[in-house]
Parts: sequence; structure tokens; C-alpha cells
Amino acid sequence: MSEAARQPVQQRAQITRDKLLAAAIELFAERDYDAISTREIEAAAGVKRGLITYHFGSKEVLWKAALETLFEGHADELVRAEEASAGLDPATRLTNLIRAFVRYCAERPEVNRIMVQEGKHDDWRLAWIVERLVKPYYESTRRLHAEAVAAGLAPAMDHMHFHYILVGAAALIFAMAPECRLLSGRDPRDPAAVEAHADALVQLLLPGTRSDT
Amino acid sequence: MSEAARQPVQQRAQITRDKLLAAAIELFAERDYDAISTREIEAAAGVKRGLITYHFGSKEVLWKAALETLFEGHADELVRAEEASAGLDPATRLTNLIRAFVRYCAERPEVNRIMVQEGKHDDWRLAWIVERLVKPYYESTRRLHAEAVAAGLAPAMDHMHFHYILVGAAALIFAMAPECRLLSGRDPRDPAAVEAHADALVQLLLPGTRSDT
DNA sequence: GTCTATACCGAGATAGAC
DNA sequence: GTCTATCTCGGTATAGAC
Repeated sequence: MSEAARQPVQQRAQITRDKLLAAAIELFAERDYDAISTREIEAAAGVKRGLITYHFGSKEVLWKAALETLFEGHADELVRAEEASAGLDPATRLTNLIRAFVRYCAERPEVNRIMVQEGKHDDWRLAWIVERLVKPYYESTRRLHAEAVAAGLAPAMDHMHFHYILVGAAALIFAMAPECRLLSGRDPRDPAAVEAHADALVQLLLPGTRSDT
Repeated sequence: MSEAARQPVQQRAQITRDKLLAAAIELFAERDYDAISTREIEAAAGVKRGLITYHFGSKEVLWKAALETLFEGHADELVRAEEASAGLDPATRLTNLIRAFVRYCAERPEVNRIMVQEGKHDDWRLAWIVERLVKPYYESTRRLHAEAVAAGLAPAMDHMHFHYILVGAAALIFAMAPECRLLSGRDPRDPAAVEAHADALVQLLLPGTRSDT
């Protein structure tokens, strides 16, 4: 049994931290860092004023922790996909990876919203995001693509283009879910639509594979 | 007397309108409608206070005019591409269309930034955008895809998915150009990179074609 | 250790009056 | 254009409750 589970006090602190992180993710996906006040985050989290400073030290640290939380969830999802398809053939493994990525984009559209928001300006936040979060992921999509090319499943191309095509194609429909609903009458975050989007993307990115259930 | 004041009245009015539209596009791509004040737009345009009301009547009308200006440029680009490839085979025509779309995304990354911004919430602005600007365009990507499928150039899939895959894959790299620069060391808006991105996208969306210069 | 309740500071933006 | 009154911001500090 973990030490934390036995200590109710630290459990409450963990709940407060989690509420602040959740509220921060939601609000930072909504508006710019500078347009969100710490008071607003605390109010949205339903906690008292001053607890951001207490738990995180500063707005900047909270922001970084919120983004790390978002990307960790993403990494977990991809690791699960890798494990689930260990030992299978490259086509199935890459398909499962792309599927896992699409599912995560659907589950957390905040990631793409924040990235488009922050990707517009070359400032300290973008520098941190790229160095700490995107670069490792960029390398993983590089491996994914290289493997697909080596297996004859996908056309060769410069990785920069592949990366942004994959991310943009997977994420946009969920980042703009309300628009998609107005435009098509359907909710892209509906589980069936998520799977259909994953299927479509696999079909295009890995044309060398046969589609399977 | 300033240079502007010496020019004919209608000409000066047109210049003022254009400066306001350009500043509005830039600022609305930056932040939310509600986060931009008319004073800020006038200041960015370098015109006197009150000229938005004089020339457009209201902030709302200016906003609509700015978006129409953006999308008109887009439509013009696509029409030029259609005319340039009239009479050619489907593969070349569709390739040119996708290329024109990618070039426009590179030229005006503001479009995608505004769309991701506004696509998050179902309010009067999104309703207007979808009805007035996106629906006609959605139908045109539907025709594009149907034609590609009919010609055996692309895999069949639900149009909703094709639309968002096309738009996301084409636009994201330019909407996040500063991130791409930090990540890859290259500027995606460099003409060679734009063409390379178009090539990559054609390769994936129209796998039935042979790549050509 | 965690949380509540205050008061305060300097910096910056804002809005109104003139 | 200008001055000023007011507000909000992030951050600090303190003192006490559980």
C-alpha cells in the first residue's frame, strides 16, 4: 500500500493540485497564457485564493505542470498501444499507433488548441514546449514514419512534412468539434466517428496496408 | 499636410478601409473577437478613433468584412488553379487544386488560426462563419474528393473525415510556423518548403497519381 | 502540512473627462 | 491629445484553523 494512500492530509492536497491542473488545462486551451489570471484558475477549480502559489509557487510553474500532465496522458496512451501490439507485424503496429494517437486527439482536444495558440509566437513558452514536450514526440513520429517507409507501407518524404500532416490531419476535426457539428450535423467525438477518423487516416498514411477491423 | 490628406477623397477612404481590414485580420488571428478592442484595431491600422464606426458601422460588420476578405482571396486562388488546369486530366487538375490550397494556407496562416480560435465555441460568430464561408467550401472539397475517388486516384471515405484531414494536414504546419522553425530549423513558409509540403500532401491524398514536377 | 482569510505592493491597462 | 481615477494583475506577507 502506498504511503500517500494512508495519509488523508496529503490526499486532500493532491485533490487540490489535480483540480488546479484540470482548470488550468481547460482555461489555457481557451485563451492565451497572458489572458488567464491565476485568480480565474483558482475560481474555476473551486479553491481559495493563494493556493496556486502554495502548491506550485507561481503561475509559470502551474502552466508547465499543466502541459506536462496533458502530454503525459498522451505518452501513456501511445505506450499502451505499443505494448498491446508488441510482436505483431509492422502494419498492425503502426496502425495501432496512429489509432491511439487519433483517440487521444479526440479525448483531449485541448492539446491541439493549446499548441496552435502557443505555436504562433516565438517566446519563452514556445521554446519550453518545443524543447521539453514536442522534440521527443517529433523523434517518435520520425521513427514511426521511417519504419512505415522501410516496411513499404508509406511513401517516403521529408519528416517535417509527415509530422505536421499526421498531427494536423488527426487533430483538427476534434479541435474544431463545434464547427464540425454545425457543418456535418455529426459529433466527431462520438466513439464511432473517432474510429472512422482513425480508419481514414490509416488508409491515407499507410496506403500499403489492407484495412481490417 | 500629410500625403494621405492630399489624395482624392474616395481613394483615401479606400486606403483607410483596407488598413482597417488588414489590421483586423492580423488581430483577430491573434486573439479572440472579445479580446480585441476597436481602439486597438484602429491604433494598429494607424487611423484615428471612430473610423471603424464611420466606415463599417460596427465592430461586428468589420469582423465579417475581414473574414470575407480572407476567404475571397482563398476562393480567387482556387478559381485560378481551376482555370489554369481546365481540360487537363483529373489527376493533374486535382493535384493543382491541392497545391493551390496549400499555397494559400502558407500565404495566409491567419485563416487557420482564426478558424481554430472560432471553431471552439458554438456562438453567433461560428454560426455565421459556417453558414457564410465554410459550407460552400465544404461542398467544393466534397466534389474534389468525389472526383478523385471516381478517377480511382484516392480511397473512398466519408467526406467529413476527408475534409478535416485535408484542411488540417495542409494548414497546421503554416499556422504553427514559429514552432516548426524551432523544431526543424527550417521555415515552412519558404517557397521550396511550401512546394514540398504540397507534394507530400498530393502523394498521400491522391496515391493513385504519379508524382511529377 | 494544508487551507482560509486578509492586506498589501508595484506595474500596467483601461476608461472617462476635458 | 492629455490627464487622472480606477481596476486588475502576479506576487508577497501574515496569522490563524484544522
